[in-house]
Amino acid sequence: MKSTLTQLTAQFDQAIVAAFGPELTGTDPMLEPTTNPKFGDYQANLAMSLAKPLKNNPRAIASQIVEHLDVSALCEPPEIAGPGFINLRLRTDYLEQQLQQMQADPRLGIPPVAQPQRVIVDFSSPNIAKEMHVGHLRSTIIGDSIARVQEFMGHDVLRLNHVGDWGTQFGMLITHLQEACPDALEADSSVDIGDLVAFYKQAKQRFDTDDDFKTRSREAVVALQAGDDTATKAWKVLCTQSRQEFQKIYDRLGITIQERGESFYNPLLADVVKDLDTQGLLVEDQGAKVVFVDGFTNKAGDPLPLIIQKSDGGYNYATTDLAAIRYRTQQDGAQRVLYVVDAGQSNHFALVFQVAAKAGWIPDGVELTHVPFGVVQGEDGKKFKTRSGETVRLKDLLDEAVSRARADLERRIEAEGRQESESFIQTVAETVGIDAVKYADLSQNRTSNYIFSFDKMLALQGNTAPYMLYAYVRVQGISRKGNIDFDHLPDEARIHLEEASEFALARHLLQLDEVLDEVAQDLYPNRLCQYLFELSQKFNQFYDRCSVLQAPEPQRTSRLLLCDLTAQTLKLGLSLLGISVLERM
RNA sequence: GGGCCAUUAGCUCAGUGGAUAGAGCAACCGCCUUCUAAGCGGUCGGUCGCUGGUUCGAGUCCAGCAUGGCCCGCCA
Repeated sequence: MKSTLTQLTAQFDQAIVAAFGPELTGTDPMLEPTTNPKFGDYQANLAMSLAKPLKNNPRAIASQIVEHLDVSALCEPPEIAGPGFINLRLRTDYLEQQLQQMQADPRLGIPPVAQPQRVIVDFSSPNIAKEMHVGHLRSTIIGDSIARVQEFMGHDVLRLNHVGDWGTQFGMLITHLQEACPDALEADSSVDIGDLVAFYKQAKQRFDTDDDFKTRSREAVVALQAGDDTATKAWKVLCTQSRQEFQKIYDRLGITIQERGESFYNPLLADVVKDLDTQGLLVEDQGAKVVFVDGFTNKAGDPLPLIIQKSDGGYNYATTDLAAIRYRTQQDGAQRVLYVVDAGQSNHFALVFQVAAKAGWIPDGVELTHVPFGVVQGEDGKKFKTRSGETVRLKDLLDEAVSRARADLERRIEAEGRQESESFIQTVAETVGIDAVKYADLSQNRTSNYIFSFDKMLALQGNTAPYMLYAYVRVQGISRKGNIDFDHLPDEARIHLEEASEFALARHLLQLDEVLDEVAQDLYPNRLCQYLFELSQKFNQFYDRCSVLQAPEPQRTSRLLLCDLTAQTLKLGLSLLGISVLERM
């Protein structure tokens, strides 16, 4: 299915050339959805911008364009309005025919991209031996959604979990494990070392208070880096246990991701340093090997370096990130690498990308993008914490969302005098709770800080997951009541638009392709949320004004098609946000 | 001291250089013999932080200022 915007753009290009000559080939017609439905469906704003170069008034330019513009297959005759807007209204038969094509297509009329790219989405990235907490929420949810959109567009997506599985903190963890839990290191042991957070805290406390322990920990780091068997075994035990805990969260959130932690790049780090050195970029500064980059200064106003190798010879995360860039572009063949990491690391990525560019490690056409997001804050506007001031564990956060969703559901079941099974309540509460957490996060512009509120995300009204799930459930209610099988509607079924609310719904449905293009390019899932919320609103208005099952034929079938297309669009759109729907709630 | 981000209705937030700046929540008023009212309609609510500039046109771009958040050498 050819998108409406593509077709219109092509027609405008021809008209512009016909009116003003071939030197204007490829001029952007500045087509966009109208700001107000009374202006039609699309407006072209280019006449105003051509006024100066063409030395003519915008309305005259607009009328010259319109004279040469042939959009009669799609639109009513164009109208010129205001200072020189060209307003286009799609023809009813065109709308109907487009909707029909969408409804019959599992991809809803959106073809995969012609040239798929290898896209890496780097997201989530918790630390081994620490539990996933609220700080991992946004990267995990936003990253998953971005990956889903790229996948749907037809790109070849590699989802990478750059877990923190290396570094100096492993010294104390290994030492503590060896001493507190030696059984775990037996040959085929699968001893559960219990609460990893408590374990981490114990190790940290000993490290801070016991000098002998500190010394043994430093030795353990050296042993681990040297590939010592015992240290390696201990490290693996810690990684395995953490991985199992992470997986529980990912399973619950419906997220797939491939682990490729920092340790993966260890063998490649020396080469990074060597290459930078060979190229003359490496400078020794206060005992460390660093690269100075342009445009960054520290507190004292001195040039800010990127530390590649510490004075003790160890590597740090900048080195790992550089090695990852090389591996991802060379071995993985990535053309686009998206780092879904909090905005606090903007500086770091700017430095790393600049060094990679200087070193010639970013091939032509390869795009490295930091996709930043703001911090999660409590309703007081401060950093989101528990009442006792602890970091909120992701598991607890999800549990609370689900239990609140369950309480709401039980209240309503009681109030409505319904009888529902425990398994129904369980499933609905889990889905609504998880969906609400995801949607609340995704529906906001990711770059701003995010004020976390259970009450708001679980609200039954407004721009929330429950509101949208309910719109979907309403369609399913129609099919249940009317015994409708949406997969087997008669071939001769046709969409005929009559009521204003049908037109509004129809026009909105046809904008799906434009929204997805935009989200795939600009990586703002909140635009998709906005689209789906508006779709739900328009569906509810239609539902309110137009009866479906009681309508006479052929109106009844036409409306059934509209309902089905709405449900399919909601389901697809929500799935690209990582949100699952319910048949009943 | 420097850098990045933010500042839009009482609150939480959308807003792609275009026409009269929008939602949701809260408040108030209506609508269930009809496909789930978890819905729909309506009312109220604005110096788009401030001052300049660019532009035919600025919430949007630029500069300065104010306020807030985050970051700034060997943690990641």
